[in-house]
Amino acid sequence: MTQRPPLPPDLFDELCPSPLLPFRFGDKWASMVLRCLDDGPRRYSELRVPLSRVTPKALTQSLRGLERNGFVSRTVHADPKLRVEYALTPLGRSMLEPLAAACQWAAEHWDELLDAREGGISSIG
Amino acid sequence: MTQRPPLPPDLFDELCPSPLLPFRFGDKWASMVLRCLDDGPRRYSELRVPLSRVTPKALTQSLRGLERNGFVSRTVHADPKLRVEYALTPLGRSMLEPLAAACQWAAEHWDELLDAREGGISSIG
DNA sequence: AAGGTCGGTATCCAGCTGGATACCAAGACC
DNA sequence: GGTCTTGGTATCCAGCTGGATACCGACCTT
Repeated sequence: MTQRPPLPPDLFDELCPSPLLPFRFGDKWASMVLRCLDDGPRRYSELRVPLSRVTPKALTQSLRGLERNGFVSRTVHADPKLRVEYALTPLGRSMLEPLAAACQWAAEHWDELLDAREGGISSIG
Repeated sequence: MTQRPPLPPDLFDELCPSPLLPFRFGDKWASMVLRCLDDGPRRYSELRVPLSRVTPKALTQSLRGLERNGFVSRTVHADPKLRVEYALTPLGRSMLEPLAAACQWAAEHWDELLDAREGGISSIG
């Protein structure tokens, strides 16, 4: 049932524009978390893999924030053993559309973005 | 030639979702600044009117950031007297589309957003 | 000469963000 | 009994954000 491909080993390795976008959704890592949940629920330890540079505290904070705002649900299964799953809510899923639009815009204007901020990589300022 | 309507007296008076959005573009005030520049160039003192709750320092910071990232241009006219105009660049203008998409999404899901964050109005967490 | 407008700067400071490090209890495994 | 995994929490701290307040020179009007 968990035949889904595992998450990539490190999201930062790919050309992942989200940390460089002039946009921001939620806190620093929220958009990357959403991206990880795109194809189904994931466990905390699964999320830690692609987000290895995010400390557990920061990841927990981000997930709590997303939960508080209704984008993500957190369910605890005690079936055979403890298992905590995070999943997108319908609201969270609907949010992916404008987020994708923003990412596409960024991809289209990537060169201009890099030119403008002459060398200085700063995500939000 | 300056027959454009003046900016509204206070952007915070309208139902302006941007400070409540779970998104953020640039720094705290950037998206509201962009909105003010939508229909043409504006002077610093013009911008101060609708953004009266933004201190001059913060407004300058926001404009400098937008300029640094290529979204806004700053031109000094010394014609008859000193005049500084801020205008959207093509890049900045193109950015309005995904921003508008995000705002429309927020408008459509406004109730859910308010329900989720049970009472707590926090723009980004 | 006095005051207003324009376009900001200077200084200070509280509070939040986010990183590092360490630690923890419950259950599974050896 | 010891260790591993899971899903976190506790504590500390540096640095950034953004707000308040005051001030500034150049120019224009009266």
